[in-house]
Amino acid sequence: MNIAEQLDKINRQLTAKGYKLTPQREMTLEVLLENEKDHLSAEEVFMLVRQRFPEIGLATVYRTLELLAELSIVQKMNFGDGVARFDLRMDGQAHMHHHLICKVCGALEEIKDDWLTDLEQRLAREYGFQVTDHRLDFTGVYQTCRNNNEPCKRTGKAVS
Amino acid sequence: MNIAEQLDKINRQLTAKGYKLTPQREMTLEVLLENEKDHLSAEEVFMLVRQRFPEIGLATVYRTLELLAELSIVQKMNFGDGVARFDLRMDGQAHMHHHLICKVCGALEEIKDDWLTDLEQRLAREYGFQVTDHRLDFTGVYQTCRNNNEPCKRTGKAVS
DNA sequence: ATGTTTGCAAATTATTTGCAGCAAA
DNA sequence: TTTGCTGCAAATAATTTGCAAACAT
Repeated sequence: MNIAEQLDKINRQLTAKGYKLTPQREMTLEVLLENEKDHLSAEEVFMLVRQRFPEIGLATVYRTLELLAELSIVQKMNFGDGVARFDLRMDGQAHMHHHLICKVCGALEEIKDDWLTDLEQRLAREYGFQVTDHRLDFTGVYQTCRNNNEPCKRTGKAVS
Repeated sequence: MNIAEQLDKINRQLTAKGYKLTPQREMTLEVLLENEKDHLSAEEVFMLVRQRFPEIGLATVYRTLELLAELSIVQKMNFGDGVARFDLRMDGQAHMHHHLICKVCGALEEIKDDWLTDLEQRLAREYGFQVTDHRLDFTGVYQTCRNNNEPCKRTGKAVS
């Protein structure tokens, strides 16, 4: 599914709920679609959208992201660095992908497999809890990073 | 292990790194120990500590929590409500407990089992990634809550 | 003496809100 | 012509920082 098609689909989702796909919203979605791999903060989205739509206001980006999160079109996340990050969530996936966060190089890799179906069934059985979503992040170190044992380029933090 | 013993242990951890267990830090730790089940925000910790040590400043609580997180004595977490929450992490557990977050009643249940050892071995093998920590939260609904289908008492949010 | 820790107040950062104008149904 | 959507500026909320005083080693 290419970007135009995806936009079209989202447009239908919006209209179905009585919202409009304004130029601002469209540009925001384009940025999200083009950077599907990253986990952009509102500020980052803002700066990227601005490049193609300079009149846009930061508040609009926030409002758009909030709306999209409300409709489960994007996923709002928190990695503990004090900024909310946003991720497209295509084909109404019930589940998030997982993350590997390397303490050395700061890399944030995504794992698309869903490893938790068994656990979720167990939760339903043993805890009477019906899972609708989950979040699974691993912190650690890549072997390759452990070798060249230097502090992280981004944060400057030492390997712990 | 009772509270006095735990404090003692933490005291040794602090001294080992050249930090002191000041009265403020001790009171903060007591509050954390007594509320091990909750996930308190800095503000909540502050208000509880204040009851027994009224002179304490909010900044001190923040600094203490940050220090304790640095030393892996507490775990700093984010559940997406815009506040950082803190949890004691006894016996240097390598791993966090997991969470069940009910969308109806807002309950936040802890699951102490570690269900991810298999996955972590797989990550080491297949991705060359050595896990040091992880985070696993499930969002969903308790069966019992689904029945009385009312919005959440805390947040007022409707069941989705 | 030296360096740590504290309380307070001020600063910073991320996010939200009030409001007047504009645009679309 | 009502309602939604926007940009701007101001407000809020959480957290951090500067600083001088108190404390501990």
